[in-house]
Amino acid sequence: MSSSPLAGTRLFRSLTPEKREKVFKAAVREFASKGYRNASMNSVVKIARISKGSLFQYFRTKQDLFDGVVEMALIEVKNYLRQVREETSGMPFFDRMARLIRAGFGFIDTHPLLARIYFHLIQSGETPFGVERMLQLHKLSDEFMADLIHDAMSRGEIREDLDVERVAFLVNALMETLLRAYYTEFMASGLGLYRGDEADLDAWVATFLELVHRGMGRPKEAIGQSAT
Amino acid sequence: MSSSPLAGTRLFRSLTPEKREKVFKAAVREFASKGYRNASMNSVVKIARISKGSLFQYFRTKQDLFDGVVEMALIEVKNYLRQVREETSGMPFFDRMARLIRAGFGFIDTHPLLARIYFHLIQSGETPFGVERMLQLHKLSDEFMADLIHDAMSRGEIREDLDVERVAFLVNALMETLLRAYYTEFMASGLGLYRGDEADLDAWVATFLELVHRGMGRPKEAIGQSAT
DNA sequence: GGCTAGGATGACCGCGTGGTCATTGACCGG
DNA sequence: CCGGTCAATGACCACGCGGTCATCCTAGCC
Repeated sequence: MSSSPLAGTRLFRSLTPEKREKVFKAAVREFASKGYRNASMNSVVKIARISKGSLFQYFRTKQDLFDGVVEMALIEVKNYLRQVREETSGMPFFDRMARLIRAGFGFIDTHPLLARIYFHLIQSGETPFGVERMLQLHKLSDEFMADLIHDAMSRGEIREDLDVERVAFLVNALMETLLRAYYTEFMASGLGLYRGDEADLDAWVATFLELVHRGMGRPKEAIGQSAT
Repeated sequence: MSSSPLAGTRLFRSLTPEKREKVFKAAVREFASKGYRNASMNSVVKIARISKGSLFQYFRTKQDLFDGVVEMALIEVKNYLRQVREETSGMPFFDRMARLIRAGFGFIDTHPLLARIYFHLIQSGETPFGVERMLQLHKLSDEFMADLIHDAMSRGEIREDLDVERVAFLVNALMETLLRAYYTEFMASGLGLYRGDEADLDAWVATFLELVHRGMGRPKEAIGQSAT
């Protein structure tokens, strides 16, 4: 989570790491809590305890600052995805999925602000980014999921008659909503997902896997269970 | 889509229906395209071609106006849900689901602005509503889905070992993302969901049903298909 | 000590916001 | 024809925004 060495003006990059960090953290906090448009440079200035003039010498515009913050958040997200992929590379598909969600919860716990920025980014359409950039962002996670599915399919772990791209999109949507509900009070707080304890999270992961693995339909040859 | 008779001040409610409609439509357009915070009363005034003073005599504050618009959008959404429920009441569960999505696409086609407001509302957290109200909104659709699932379960159409509330939440998340991607350019436009033609939409509905019905796992006793 | 280079500073600018209110003028009953 | 009622109006207000810039301050050098 160190401040990116690429962001900001030459002056900003020449600051001591401590000061860079201080300014960057202030920006992250502000954008995470208010989104792009409602975040205020005045507010960043207050949080970082620097003067307004300095901030605008470090980043030419509000959008420059936001770009820097987003760049950093994306690096962190990509790292986390890569790490999960590597750590689970030999595992069965549905175990990988479980680990992926768990890692998502973990990411939110350790980088709550970055998580907020990332999810806000891909969901709100309220950012200063154009359509092209947004599509690219969505592709990042969709293609990650599609890769996992392709892997599993080539290993014969899942059905082969699935449309991989579409299923990847859907499964990804499911995961993203799950993660979002994990840190959002008003989505599923009655169901123990928002700040749920370990048992709750286990139940959610289990239900997710069950749904994605076997679906809701009754097995063709029902074995032990029956209706009314 | 007529302007709600409950919203606004006494003066607003005493206007001719035409004028009420004109003002209300302007507000809907503004809120749909910019969300709550970035919508501007000045803009509404210009669109509706009335004076600013008048608008504030019709609605005391920006939030009052937004409340009125949201109230109307919710009435419309509830109507659509009720209608789908009634029209499909005797049908098999997965057929109902298909119809539900189709109706969702239809709703977006016929009420694109209201759809935007509704989805923005339940997803952004950027509204002036408190947590309680937001939870209530989510419950609206989650419980609707849970009811459908309970129905199906009591008829023996689906597995009985599912956690209904959690599955309802997940399936609902899936549907909402699907609908959102249907009118959002930057989500899945490479996959033919955004403004897709009938064939594309059919494919999406089919994939959705397939995933939710049977899951991704290989059938225990594989019949005709095999890996590599 | 005097000089200079360049980072730090906050008063300031123009603008758009949500919201107000004195004035206007159309309408109506006597 | 008058007086009263009340909706319509837009100039106006305070505020917070992103962004600028003349000024200040200090570290380094001779």
